[in-house]
Amino acid sequence: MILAAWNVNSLNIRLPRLLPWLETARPDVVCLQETKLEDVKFPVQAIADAGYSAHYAGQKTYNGVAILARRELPVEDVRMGIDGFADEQKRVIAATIAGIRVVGVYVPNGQSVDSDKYQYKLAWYAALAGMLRSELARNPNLAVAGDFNVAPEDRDVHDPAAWAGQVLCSIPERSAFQALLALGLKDSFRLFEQPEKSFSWWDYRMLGFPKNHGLRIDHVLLSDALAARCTASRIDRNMRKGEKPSDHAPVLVELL
DNA sequence: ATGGCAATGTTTCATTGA
Repeated sequence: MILAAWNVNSLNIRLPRLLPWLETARPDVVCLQETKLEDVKFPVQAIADAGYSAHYAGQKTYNGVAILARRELPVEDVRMGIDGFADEQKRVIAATIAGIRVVGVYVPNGQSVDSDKYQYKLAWYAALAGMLRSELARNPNLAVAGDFNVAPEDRDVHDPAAWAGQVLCSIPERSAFQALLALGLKDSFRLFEQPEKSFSWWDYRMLGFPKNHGLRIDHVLLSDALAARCTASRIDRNMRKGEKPSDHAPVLVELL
């Protein structure tokens, strides 16, 4: 089974990239972030025609998450948001698919370390940790996939000196990310040997992609039970090429 | 030293993203 996560930066604009990718990558489950669509505008039919069911929680302009699953897979216990954490922003969707609890997340960006949005990001991370603790207690087969807006280590940053202390790389954010791992989750990417300078996001500006000036901020975290079943974890950086790419590449894991 | 792109709605600029 292949599980993927992709920040599409507008599902509307990215549908012509998503549909062919579903055909070639053939993921079984896909968590999408930044759909930027109200639910009434979700392209249910196009995705059904591609062979996938869709569950989604969206809003106009910002945020928005979805879980796609191959049509033959049962999708159960779909839930949106974080229990007990009031939030207008659509950033979390969870579903149980073929016995795996999948949580799709779009973590707040934080804007800059002196911003109110940064404080919201840290509070949000704490709430997510609370949710994942109880999810893990309920189902040991847990995968958390999406845009975490944190580069966990310096090797996940093209220029660690320039980014030191900046949003996405600051110590409190990295600690918040580590707190998720401390619940009993693994960063699937680091279960395997990987190419140097592997990133999942590149700025549209300043020739970010051609110069490989990127960050690895999109992740698939796996519980120990799932990590034991994981045979590969990779970033599909080819999707950052071509016509109208998202600024994020999809991340994928293969599970036995 | 700085900005440089893309998407959206508030649309011919402002805001956000990362």
